[in-house]
Amino acid sequence: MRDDDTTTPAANLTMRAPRAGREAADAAHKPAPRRKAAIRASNESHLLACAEAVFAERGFEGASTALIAERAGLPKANLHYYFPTKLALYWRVLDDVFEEWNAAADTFDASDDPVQAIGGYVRAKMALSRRRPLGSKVWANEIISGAAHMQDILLERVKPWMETRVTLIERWVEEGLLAPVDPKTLLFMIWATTQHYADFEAQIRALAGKRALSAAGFEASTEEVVRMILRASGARSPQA
Amino acid sequence: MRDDDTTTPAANLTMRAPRAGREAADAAHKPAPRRKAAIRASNESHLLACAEAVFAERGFEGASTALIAERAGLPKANLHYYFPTKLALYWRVLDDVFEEWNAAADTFDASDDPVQAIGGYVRAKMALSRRRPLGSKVWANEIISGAAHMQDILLERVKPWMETRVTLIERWVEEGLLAPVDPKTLLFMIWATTQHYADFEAQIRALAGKRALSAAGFEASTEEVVRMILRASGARSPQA
DNA sequence: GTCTATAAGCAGATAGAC
DNA sequence: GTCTATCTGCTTATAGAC
Repeated sequence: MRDDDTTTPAANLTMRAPRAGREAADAAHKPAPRRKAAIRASNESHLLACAEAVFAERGFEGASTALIAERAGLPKANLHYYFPTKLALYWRVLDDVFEEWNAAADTFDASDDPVQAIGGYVRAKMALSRRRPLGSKVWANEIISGAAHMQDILLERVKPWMETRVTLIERWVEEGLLAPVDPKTLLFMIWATTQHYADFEAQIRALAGKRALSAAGFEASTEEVVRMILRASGARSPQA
Repeated sequence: MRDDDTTTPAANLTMRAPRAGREAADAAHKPAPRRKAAIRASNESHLLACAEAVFAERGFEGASTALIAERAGLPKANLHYYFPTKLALYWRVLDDVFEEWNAAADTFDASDDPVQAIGGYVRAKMALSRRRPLGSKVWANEIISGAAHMQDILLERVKPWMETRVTLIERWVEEGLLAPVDPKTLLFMIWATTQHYADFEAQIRALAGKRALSAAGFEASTEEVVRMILRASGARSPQA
């Protein structure tokens, strides 16, 4: 998923011949360890990308391993060779999505200036909604369904992150750099608004037209969201 | 769903005797038309309520008519007697949810004062998220999945509503009653933030605790969301 | 209007040849 | 590492007795 995504694994099927001639006879069945690892990595990441799309479209229960395998151009049995159960595959997708969320979350601490920190975080979240809307949809689906498979991530990783950011926002409020906002409400508004551009893509397309989701339209929306969030939080830069 | 919701249909099973004695013999199989209509209304609304919960939890593809019927305490065949297909049942649920959205949307026009109009609309949407989170989740699931079953509602009903509201917001901007906001971005932010309290209930519960979703906690969040949206839009009341 | 039984097909997962 | 065939159980929907 991270280093590969849209290429089909068809290439693998015609590239099994090893580099060394003496292994050519049984090469199709016993690829060198190096190549085996490469095939595994390629198929796994491709299956993960296809799974992300299917889970986004149909949710965990609605997704079928047959459809995921079909989109990946592989027999269903191969999917079960790489991922023993549908749930294991789903977990990998969720974990992958979380890692990117985590990277975007770092931008919150990029500055001591709330205008820079909050503005930068909103831009990072909007960029993520643009670049990987399917991942956001899988996350949303999981939460809507009750988040049964994400309690660990929420409690052990997201909650601690949120609590330190709550403290930071409270300090900014005390320093007069923010309006007296409730920190959690502010964070929820940021998440809700930025993820709306990924999760509700279909609604935005129907209501605002394709242009709104073009590169230029999205960039304009991003800056407008940044302005509105900054006004909502009453952020101002500290005096140098 | 509208006039009935949480009562089980068990009452029906023991109340089939008609009021008139002369019909007592075959009453169980041939209830009077009046009673038949009442039974139909009761079972339909109860099935709709259970369907809303299951579609919210598992999406359209993931939901099964067997589970919906089981929750309603009815044999699966009865569900198909009232709703010929799973899709027909789903449409009824979506339409029902839309009708309540529509009612909340009216509050936007309750005043010519943007502070009152926007604040009232946000409060109405928050109240809807609180009162009927499952409906909001079904809507969200449908949009995330591509909104294939909601193009009509979106294009013929939501879009026209939005366009008149965009005009209204633009007028307020011209009159200096709002900051120079992009109207659609403002509406998306309102929808995203208020619906977040329904759709992402499980995440809020995990991150902010049960107290945040108590009656008092929700009321406090509502007023904080109203304040933040009003600041984001730069709304001020017209001079009398 | 209710409900048992069943049809016809799809689900997740596995066996075992290659 | 690949893939066909298959097991078991669940899916939507219907038939037909009551």
